[in-house]
Amino acid sequence: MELRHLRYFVSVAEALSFTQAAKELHTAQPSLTRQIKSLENELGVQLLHRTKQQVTLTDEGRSFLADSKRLLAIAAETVEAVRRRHRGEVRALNIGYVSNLFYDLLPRTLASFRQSFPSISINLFDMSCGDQFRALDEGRLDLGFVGLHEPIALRGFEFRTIASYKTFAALPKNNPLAAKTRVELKALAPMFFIGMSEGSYPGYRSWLTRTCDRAGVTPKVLQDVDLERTMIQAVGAGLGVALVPEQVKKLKHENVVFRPVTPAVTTEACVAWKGENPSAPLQAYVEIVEHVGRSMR
Amino acid sequence: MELRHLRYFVSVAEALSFTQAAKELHTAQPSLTRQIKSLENELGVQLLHRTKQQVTLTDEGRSFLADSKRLLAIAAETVEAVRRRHRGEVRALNIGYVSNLFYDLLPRTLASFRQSFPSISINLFDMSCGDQFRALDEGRLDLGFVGLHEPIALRGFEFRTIASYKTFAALPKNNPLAAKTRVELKALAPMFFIGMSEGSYPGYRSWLTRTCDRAGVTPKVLQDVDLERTMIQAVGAGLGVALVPEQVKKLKHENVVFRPVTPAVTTEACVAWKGENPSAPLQAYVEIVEHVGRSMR
DNA sequence: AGCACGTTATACCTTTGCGGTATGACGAGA
DNA sequence: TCTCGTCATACCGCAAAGGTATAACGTGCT
Repeated sequence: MELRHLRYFVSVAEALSFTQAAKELHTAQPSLTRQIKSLENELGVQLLHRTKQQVTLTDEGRSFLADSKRLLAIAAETVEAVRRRHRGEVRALNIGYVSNLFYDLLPRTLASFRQSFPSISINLFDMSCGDQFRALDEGRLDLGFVGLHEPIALRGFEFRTIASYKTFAALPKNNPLAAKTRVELKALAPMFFIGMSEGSYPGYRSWLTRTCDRAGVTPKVLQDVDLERTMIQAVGAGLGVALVPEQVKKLKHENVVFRPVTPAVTTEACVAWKGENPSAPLQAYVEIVEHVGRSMR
Repeated sequence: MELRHLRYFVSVAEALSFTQAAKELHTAQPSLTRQIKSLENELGVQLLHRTKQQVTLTDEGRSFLADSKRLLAIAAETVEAVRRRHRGEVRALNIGYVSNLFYDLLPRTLASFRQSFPSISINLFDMSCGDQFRALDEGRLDLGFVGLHEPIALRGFEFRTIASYKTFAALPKNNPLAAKTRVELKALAPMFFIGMSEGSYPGYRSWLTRTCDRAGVTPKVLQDVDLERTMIQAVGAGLGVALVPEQVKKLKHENVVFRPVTPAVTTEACVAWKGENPSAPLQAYVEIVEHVGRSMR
């Protein structure tokens, strides 16, 4: 089956006439007859009822018509998209973010950007860091709020540090350390840690190791999870402790408390984009993000 | 551009080798070279970087690859769907409903159906009556909860009456009639009515006219709206009054009161499906709906 | 450096199959 | 019954896809 078959079928099905459709397509009627017949043959399904006098859609034909039109529309959109991308045109910025980490910073940047570029819309996608990396690579995202910069550099993306957050320890309420107002990193040494999986949050593990190393602690990671909320739930269930940036405090859980750690650890958060061909709006947006990030400290 | 081009491109892009891809596709390498070149030509975009030794994707190529795979997947799904439909196989029932009208009846039917047909899943689609008619016609829905039976019969669908609801008048709070516990239809004669548009709720207008006729009233329809909620908001804004089935009472609004009308009017609600080729599960589900509808009175 | 082996590109031939023309078969309406 | 319009069939020409042979070029091994 080729797109040509679909184009022909749509024409015939909408005109309900081979002759009519042939005129519209600037082709000859017998050709249409043959192509549609071969399409039906390949599908093993009759799409049209033909009498000598008129053509009507079968039940299957009607649903296939709808699907075909959709498919052709997507095909056209795909072609247009790759051409636009080639021309470097940007009429929308696709931006990925981790809702639980950037809920505070993101909204402030949007209004500011809209003022400068009112004609360019921003599409937001809530996805994990790992998904964002893949989407950036495939061109489905123009910019990602992806946290730690180590995995970014590793993949050859451009990036900029936009903010740094205090790091907190998430502890089960019944943990002895929860009684204190601050937690010494060293004191966490005997505990088990909950980590984020490499698939969804690349670099978390190595960041955790490095952070603990500075306090001379080697973290024992009990379990990896995919979502921030799952992490907090795991902590709440008493499975272990976790080190998280302060935004995660928003994810309240009855059995989890958050305590600042000593020595204080700050986590840097970055935005990342593809190096090649950075568009002016993207560049401007990054500036805005950086500026807003600074003004929040 | 044909699907063939996309199939070839995907193979080459994933193998990152023309020779390799040619083997997988059981074709000759020069043919691939030519086809891909003609694709790039038509798009006006270079998709691959070729050196004598290796092939790599360009930036545009990467995003086009993702789009192509998606497109091919949709094409395959389209073909499979029409074949399944031809064989009369049903592995899922697609059911449309108007959330504001059938929130009470629908959930009860689902559990019962699941018991009888555990292997058949039900996909629910919240859509207006008008959209449901179109979807039924195109085969995107198997069954629709579409209310009034007059527009159904008009379109040649099969249908069954499943319930009848009392009709209420929706009035602005400051309307003098709102003070009474019941409203005479005749008393509504001087007021303006809010109606549902033909596009989203076919038949509402003629139902309204017929209903009022019986009380010797000719409704003056001020405005048509698309959604139940919009209707209530319009009433709340003092634009007019409306006749609605009792479920709509759930859509509370601070400035709107609902009063039963005299003489009492009942509205019949129907499900509709396409006559041809009714599947056993569909038939069974309709029975269930009818049964549940009866037991609710 | 030179050779073997791999890659993609080019040239040329074969063959498929798409489109075009002519015409047949058939039904509707005058 | 005749005309007109419709879709189907038969046949032809040709564009274009596929196949074979080989060139052009890089890489890596000796």
